[in-house]
Amino acid sequence: MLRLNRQTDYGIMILTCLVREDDKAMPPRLLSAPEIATASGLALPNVSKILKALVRGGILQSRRGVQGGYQLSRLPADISIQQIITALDGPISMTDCAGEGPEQCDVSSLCPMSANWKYINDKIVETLESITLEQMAIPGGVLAAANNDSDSTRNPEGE
Amino acid sequence: MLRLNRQTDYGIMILTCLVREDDKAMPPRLLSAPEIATASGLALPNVSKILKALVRGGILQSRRGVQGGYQLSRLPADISIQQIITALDGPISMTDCAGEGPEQCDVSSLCPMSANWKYINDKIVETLESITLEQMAIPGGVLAAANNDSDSTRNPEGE
DNA sequence: CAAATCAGGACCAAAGTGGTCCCCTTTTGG
DNA sequence: CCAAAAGGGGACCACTTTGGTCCTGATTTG
Ligand code: FES
Ligand code: FES
Repeated sequence: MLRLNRQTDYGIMILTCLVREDDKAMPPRLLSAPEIATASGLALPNVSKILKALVRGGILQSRRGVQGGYQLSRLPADISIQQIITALDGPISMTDCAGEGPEQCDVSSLCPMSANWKYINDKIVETLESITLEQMAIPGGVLAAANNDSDSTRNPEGE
Repeated sequence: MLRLNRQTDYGIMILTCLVREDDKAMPPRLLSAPEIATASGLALPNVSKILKALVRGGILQSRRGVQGGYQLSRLPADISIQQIITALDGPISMTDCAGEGPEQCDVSSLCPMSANWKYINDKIVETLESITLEQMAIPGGVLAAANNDSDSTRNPEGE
């Protein structure tokens, strides 16, 4: 179904929660994992696992110890959905032959699709790179952005 | 990794083989599953399973009995990658909340992402809808088409 | 030093995927 | 009319992946 895994779905949901909390408390403070679990309505162990992965991916900053917690490492407008997906689900790679390195599939000499797969993969990465966490946190935020640029979206008559 | 399953990968490879075979034999004839398995280098049982799914998805036509086999049900230019993926991997749906029907996730009232997910999902479907099997069967076929439309490739300096 | 809090990873149950095989129906042709 | 050639549908199982929990250790505060 070309579905991204549930951790990633949860992760984006958690991050939109953080954006809203940040908006509330103007001096941005650290939120602990239990606080975030409560705010998002998810179980603590799972939230904790996701938060750690987001730190490793550079999306969040953390501080240990008493009064420690998590906060966004950049502005929501500077975090793309693609970066979040990469942090929680690994790099986007539709097929073996679409990956970055020379890890082509075994029949790459016979079949002419490798370059095409890479192109398709790039297009999808571009799409996900163009969506920011800030937009994602607003209902219809992406659609609002698309209205300024609606010419490039649909081509009803085809190329 | 946002990877589509291997059956789908194989399926597209098989279809590109069929396109090339069709080009060779101008009176387009039916190819049997064993012939296709040989041409693609895959195991017969697996190829057979994939071919059946492609028939169900309307991509291929089949005829039973002696001298039976498979052929494309439309021109390669009229078959999109999206249709093939849907036939072999089900409808594209990045998250629960991105699906078509009212099958929203349980927290859809709390979280504002549903409309945004649907938008992102649509963008990806559009991308995959715009790639044809004909392009896919040519090395660099998609890139050649993109050259006529190169304004859409943004971020030249990126990556 | 004790409490709070994150870091890393082990662990297991559940679900999904990949691949093979079997039995049935349809079609051709002797 | 029957045998052989082909596809149709699905069962089946081994393997992998995912989802979720928990434990132990490191760091910070006071
Ligand atoms: S299937 Fe990998 S290069 Fe063609
Ligand atoms: S996570 Fe499903 S609507 Fe928000």
